[in-house]
Amino acid sequence: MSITIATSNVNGVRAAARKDVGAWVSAKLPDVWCMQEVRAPQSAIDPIFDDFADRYVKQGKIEKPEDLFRVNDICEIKGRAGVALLTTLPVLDTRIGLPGLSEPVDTGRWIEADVKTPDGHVLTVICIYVHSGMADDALKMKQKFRFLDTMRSRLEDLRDEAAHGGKQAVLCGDFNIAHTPIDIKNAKANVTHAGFMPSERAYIDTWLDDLDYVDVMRNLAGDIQGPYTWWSQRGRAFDNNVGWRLDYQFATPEFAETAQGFTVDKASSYDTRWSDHAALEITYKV
Amino acid sequence: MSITIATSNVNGVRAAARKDVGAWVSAKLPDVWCMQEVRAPQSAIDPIFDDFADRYVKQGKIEKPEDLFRVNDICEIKGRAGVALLTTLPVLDTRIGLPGLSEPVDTGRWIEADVKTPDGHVLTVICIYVHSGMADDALKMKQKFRFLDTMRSRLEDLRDEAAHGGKQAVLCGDFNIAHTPIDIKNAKANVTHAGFMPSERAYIDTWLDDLDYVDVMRNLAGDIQGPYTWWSQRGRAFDNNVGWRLDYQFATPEFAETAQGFTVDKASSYDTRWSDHAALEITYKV
DNA sequence: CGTATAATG
DNA sequence: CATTCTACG
Repeated sequence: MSITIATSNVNGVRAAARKDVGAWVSAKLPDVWCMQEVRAPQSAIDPIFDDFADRYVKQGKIEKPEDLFRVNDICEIKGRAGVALLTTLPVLDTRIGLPGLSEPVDTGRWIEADVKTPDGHVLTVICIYVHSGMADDALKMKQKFRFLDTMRSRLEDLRDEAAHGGKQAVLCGDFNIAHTPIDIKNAKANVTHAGFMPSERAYIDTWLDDLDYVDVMRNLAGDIQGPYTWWSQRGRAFDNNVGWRLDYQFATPEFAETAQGFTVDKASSYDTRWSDHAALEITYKV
Repeated sequence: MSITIATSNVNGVRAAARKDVGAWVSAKLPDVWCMQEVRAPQSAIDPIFDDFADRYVKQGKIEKPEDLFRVNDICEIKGRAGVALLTTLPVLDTRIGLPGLSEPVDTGRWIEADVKTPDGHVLTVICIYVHSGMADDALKMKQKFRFLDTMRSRLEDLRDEAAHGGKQAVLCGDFNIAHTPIDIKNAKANVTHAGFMPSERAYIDTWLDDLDYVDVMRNLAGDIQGPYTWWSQRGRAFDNNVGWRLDYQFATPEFAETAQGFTVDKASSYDTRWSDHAALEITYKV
């Protein structure tokens, strides 16, 4: 059996809905879908997710709308951030928020769900939206680094649990950091820009080198340039593929081993581009 | 000879341009056009007015774009108010601002232009945008009444000059007051709403009764219900003709005498509705 | 450049 | 309910 886990920054789920993200849903029907930048109140989210569930039913993926489990975390600052996790898998537990942070600016950025995979194992899926940061805004960079620092201890705990025969984990989301020069079109020009500063890139190094997480897509693709998952809306960045890889799935080693293949959905986003990010879908054998 | 003077609240000249106000311009080519709620900086206004001038040339109304005289008054509060006056007639003088008021909230609401009519007389055309007001906002109502109070002395001066054989005057604009029950669909329900409160309506009474201005359109149309010049964007107000008459041309008696006919352009605004107000065009024999 | 909110009308 | 502005990304 295999499952597909998708992660996508939707850049406003209402705007995405207007741009027919529904067609993408009907085509992909991911078993787990982690969504970032929902940027909507619950009253706007509910009918949109209802539509998504209807599509799962219509395509025969589930029997009834309630079989699509939904959980979302709304940012306390209206119109900002916001994450959601939708899954057709049985959900054993959910946890909202990054432990250790509770300020408004840190809300709407972290959901954990323990799901049961077809082979009977429990997998912790985490939907993450890291602060974007701005190089010339000290407060924003401080918030980003504090978030990344706080993440560290949670990732350690998850790693420890996985290493000792417990739940495996997969971290899905928009981390707002391009890891290495192959993860960004114009590395040299961007070393001083938020998202590619050495101090930020070092966090991903530690996740991989110290905590043994695997950058699943990179492992599958090898050391090629790209693929990117985000293109600025300014100028012709998308058309010229002037992109960044900001969206990842980092998995504990045992789960990472089961990865079969991936899609970075630039093609589908070409047809009806419903976000400035492309979705990253990875299929796992479970 | 006759000239047509048009007044229209464009509700954002950029939005109006997107909705093809240009087609209306090409069809109407008013000799004088008073515009309210331009709501744009000069850099945005210029290319749009360039396009208008090109249309006057293309239709053979003028020889070269510069023959369309333009003057505009931008509100000091960005994106608010803003009035403009365009004319193919020779302009002898322009005066910006309502004398006696200079606070930011009172800017972008008053332009006077002395134009030479084909018969050789000088006519003062004033483009006016009165504060909208809000019944439950004391400050906004105070600003509206202060503006109306200040208008009074300027209107007196103009009246005196016209009465003593000097320049005639015509006041064109959005006065944000419906005068009498025939100027509003639902009079009873609106006596407590800004725009139809007795205290506001009394100002128009004094202009007509004490200062001898003529409500030119009403004089031509007689005591019929309507026509209205503004419909709320909420609900089906426009389709159900639940409107208000807020846009007027008030003229000194001698000039008012020359009025030949009028159009309240609800029909044209039906085709491609480019504002929540309809244009009021009046033809004068001069 | 595009998605949001907030103020205004 | 549409048009702006500002904040954010």
